[in-house]
Amino acid sequence: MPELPEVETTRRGLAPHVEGRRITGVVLRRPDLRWPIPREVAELLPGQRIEQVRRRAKYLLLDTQAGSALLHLGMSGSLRVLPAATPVKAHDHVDIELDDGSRRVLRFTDPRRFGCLLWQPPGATHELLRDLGPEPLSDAFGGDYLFALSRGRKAPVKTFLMDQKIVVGVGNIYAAEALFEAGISPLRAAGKVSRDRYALLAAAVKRILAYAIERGGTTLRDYINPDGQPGYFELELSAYGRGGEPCPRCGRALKQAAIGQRATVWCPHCQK
DNA sequence: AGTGCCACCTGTGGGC
DNA sequence: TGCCCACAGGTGGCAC
Repeated sequence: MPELPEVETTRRGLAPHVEGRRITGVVLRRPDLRWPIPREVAELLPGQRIEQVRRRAKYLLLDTQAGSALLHLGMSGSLRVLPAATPVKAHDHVDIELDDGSRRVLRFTDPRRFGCLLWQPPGATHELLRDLGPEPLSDAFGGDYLFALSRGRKAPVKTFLMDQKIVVGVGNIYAAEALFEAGISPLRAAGKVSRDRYALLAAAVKRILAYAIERGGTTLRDYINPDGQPGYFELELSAYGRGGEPCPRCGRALKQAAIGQRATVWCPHCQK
């Protein structure tokens, strides 16, 4: 899936095509995503105008006066704006039809169905958004913040960094990249990383996420942005997916192992 | 409270 | 060519 840069790239690609448009209909072909799509989506969205497309963590929100559609792309989800006549393919679960004079639809596709489409009433905050940590690119996130929250934690720093209650948006790819850049072993207990090194890690997270957004996200297998274009960050990944290859810094073999059930790549020589 | 592990589901790529 | 297995960008929920 999409980590934060891919979701943000999706948001940016979508916004100009859907903001200000009125929804003329909602087609639910396969409502059994991670959770059932609630009835409000089909009952309240038609007739509404999409005022704004927002992102919080890896969630997207389509705001209307009646409430907000809350989307998560899971591991394999994508959103695209297409001509209404575009043939429907397998795993095209939802169409949100737009009246913009050119008959287009916002189509939600998700082969694995780990994603979701939920509903947030006006003024409410959905339960799933309630306990999320700060946005990594905001001033609320930084080295001192990580240092403070990590004291006493025995879990590996990589697991800690990927915990959305600590900070949102950092998934398996960017956690590996940020730890590589900061020179921190992903296996190190979160509570044993110094304040100075957390400053390096936070800076690496910010730099890498911002750069990945700028480059249109990372493409692995099937990620595409709403315009149907792949991201371009993959060729620039230093660690993720490069187990056994030479470390870009020291040339020794990168190691690969599972940490918290997720494949992790790092350089045992450069990352301590 | 923190941690580790499983589950959800489909597609793909590698090894045989 | 075909079969089988391992693995994939996430994260809620559970047992300890």
